[in-house]
Amino acid sequence: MGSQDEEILSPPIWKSTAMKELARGLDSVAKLASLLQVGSSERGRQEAATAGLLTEEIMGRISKAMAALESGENMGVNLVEHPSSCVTGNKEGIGGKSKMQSTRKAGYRRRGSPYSWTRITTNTIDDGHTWRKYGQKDIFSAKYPRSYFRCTHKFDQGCKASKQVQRSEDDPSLYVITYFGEHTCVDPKKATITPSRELCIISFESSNGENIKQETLSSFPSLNQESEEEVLSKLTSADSASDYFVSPKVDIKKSEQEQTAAELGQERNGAALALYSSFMNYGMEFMDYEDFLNFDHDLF
DNA sequence: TACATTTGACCCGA
DNA sequence: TCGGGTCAAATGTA
Repeated sequence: MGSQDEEILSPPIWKSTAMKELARGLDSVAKLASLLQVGSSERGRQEAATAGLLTEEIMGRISKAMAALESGENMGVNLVEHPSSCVTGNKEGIGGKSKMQSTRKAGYRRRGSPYSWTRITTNTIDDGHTWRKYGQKDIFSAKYPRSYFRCTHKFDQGCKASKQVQRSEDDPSLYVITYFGEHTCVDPKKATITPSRELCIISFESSNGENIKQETLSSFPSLNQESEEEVLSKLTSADSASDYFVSPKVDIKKSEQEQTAAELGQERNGAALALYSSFMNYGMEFMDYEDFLNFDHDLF
């Protein structure tokens, strides 16, 4: 009740200012990332990959800073447990009411500010999880609608992970994907797939071609990815997915016809960067890139 | 038949 | 009051 409480509850001005600046920074880095994805020469591609890694890291850190500011938490990976969050995952008897009415009130609570992070891609690459779309909204002052996804296992396993996908206004070929929460689910379909295997798939697809890609398709629960991409392709209906496998920071041509050994090495490096990027995106910032290379040495 | 998507309504926080 | 996030019936698809 006292002024102290109010001070705690109402965000100070500096916080909103900081948030604005961070948001601008994030936007600028996103634009920079899109520019860096164009690399024609080998050298250019390698430099773009390195620069992309940096932009990805910057974006990740800005996102974390924003999340920390928002939640008042420290910079660690803290999944904020909202008192009511469990209620949404425990809907009162599905189909137990005729129309949406007041009973919904008890089971609904807007998400506050859980730990979140953003990734920007040119298409919606499979992130290894299965998602179900539960909504789409036209956002005020935004050119493109925002799609809402939750983990397929929200109800059967209580997984709280969700994500929002929105097409970038500046560059419609880019998707801004914001992840919320952490996957606590275990997908039986991919229970045997280890992270290194996922990464392997990325690496192989980028450097070789069809065969490996098929392996990818057989390994992943592709049906959800396909549907998700279809959904996203319909967001504005115009753009078609690129013919490239594009990691958040590295643009790698899928069918490179002539590859020298050096080129192959660079491609692997690019794939390693993409892989590392994935680790970053999943909140595994504890690992440096060098450590990561050592860790996954046999892959590259 | 089971599961995913669409879409309009509902609800909450700012 | 408004904008954004979520719900859930209707609909689509395999």
